[in-house]
Amino acid sequence: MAAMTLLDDSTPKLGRKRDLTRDSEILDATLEVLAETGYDGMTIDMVAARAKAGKATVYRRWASKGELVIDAVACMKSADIDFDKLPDTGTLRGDLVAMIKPHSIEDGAKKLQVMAGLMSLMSRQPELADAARAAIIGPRVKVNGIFLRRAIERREIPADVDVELLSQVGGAMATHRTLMLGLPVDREFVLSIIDGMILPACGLRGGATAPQTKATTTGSSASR
Amino acid sequence: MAAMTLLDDSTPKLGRKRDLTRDSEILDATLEVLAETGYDGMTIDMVAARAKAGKATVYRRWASKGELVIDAVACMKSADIDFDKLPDTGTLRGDLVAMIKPHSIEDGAKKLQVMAGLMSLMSRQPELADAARAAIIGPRVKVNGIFLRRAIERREIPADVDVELLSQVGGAMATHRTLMLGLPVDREFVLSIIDGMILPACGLRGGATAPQTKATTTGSSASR
DNA sequence: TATATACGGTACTGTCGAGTTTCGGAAATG
DNA sequence: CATTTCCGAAACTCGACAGTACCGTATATA
Repeated sequence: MAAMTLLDDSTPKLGRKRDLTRDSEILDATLEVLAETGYDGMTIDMVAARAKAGKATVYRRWASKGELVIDAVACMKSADIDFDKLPDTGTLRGDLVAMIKPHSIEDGAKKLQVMAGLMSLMSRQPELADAARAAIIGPRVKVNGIFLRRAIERREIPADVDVELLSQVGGAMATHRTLMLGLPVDREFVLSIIDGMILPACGLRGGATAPQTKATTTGSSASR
Repeated sequence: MAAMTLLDDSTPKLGRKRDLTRDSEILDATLEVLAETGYDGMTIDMVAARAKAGKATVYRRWASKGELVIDAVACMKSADIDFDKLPDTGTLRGDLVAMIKPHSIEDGAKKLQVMAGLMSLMSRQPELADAARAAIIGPRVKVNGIFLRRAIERREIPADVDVELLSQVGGAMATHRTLMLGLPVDREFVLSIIDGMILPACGLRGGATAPQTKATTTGSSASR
């Protein structure tokens, strides 16, 4: 569960106090190094250097490399989606398109890099896998589920669509493109997912309800 | 590029000959250990022990751990799809369903585990990423593309469907389910992809052409 | 049979990184 | 001012692993 910054009640007085601002700086540095080198490539010295901190300062706050990483991953979820201000445009396509923001795309790319660096470890550390899921893919799936259920309620799409599946396909395709194909996820790609997969699968095709974008730009499959 | 089992023309005679059958045994052992422990967790001693070989025997054939792994990944593609005997049932759904075989599912699961173990390295080693793509995801995408184009030719589905995208969605969802959600990919799941995503996205819904399976069994998304 | 190479196994070397300790100095308390 | 705890930095211990060398044995050529 990672105790993090609980104050010890033993001798809570006397002496210099911990600079709590260093905690988040170290966690951010951890995520950066993690995205760049992966879990095994990451050393505590790298993290400390990136955060301009001493190694002892890191170990004073986290007992081991593993706990530091779990905390860092768990603290990723913050700067993402505001569930109180979700778009509500009246159409499924409108809602989905409204979620495409440069910041989201950029943020998602970095999170996927972190994910890639943890992938092999996640198979053997369920709590790490849980933290990564909760921080990275969970919120996205939740939002898409909300949009789809809304569209069903207003009878824009049939009630028998597989909401569970369709909520995940966007994230799955983006992950696939980034990690497997090594290609960037840009606005055009996300639009092609919406217009070439999600809306058609809901029975919405081209024309008025879902103005089709012309190019698919899935990225040529390179005959290789 | 990995020279593999080229015979050195320097002194090709004299002395005991190499047992060429050990090559594939070592490569198989490499893949097993790779799937179980990931690249960094894997040691040459583990591979040698698994293959009942000496460490020197491994290093006599591959110059380094990295080259061994690249060769092992490149040799994965063999036991998969026979492009000369693809099903041709007359319907898109028939073709897709005919590709679901217990062996394929099991084989795919292992390949994805190998992929997971290499993920962080693939970001920094393009040739490894290429080998993995060619061996694991390439063939699947190719097959789906063939089925979709066939269905277009026989006018079962509209010509403007995004073949590129739809060819990838099956693999992307399976990867997502295995690596991100940690859930098994079984026959039911693959059917739900076909009937809940691919066919609807092609404009084929329920009834005669695509008998809908009742349960979606996407695996509850755990409210977490 | 003599020579040369492959084999499995084991011992060795060298490097690298996790985690610990130490040090001079800075901030907080009394 | 004395004490305590923090800080960054650097030195240190220790175990693990890549890669090499060597052993006794097996198998090939001449």
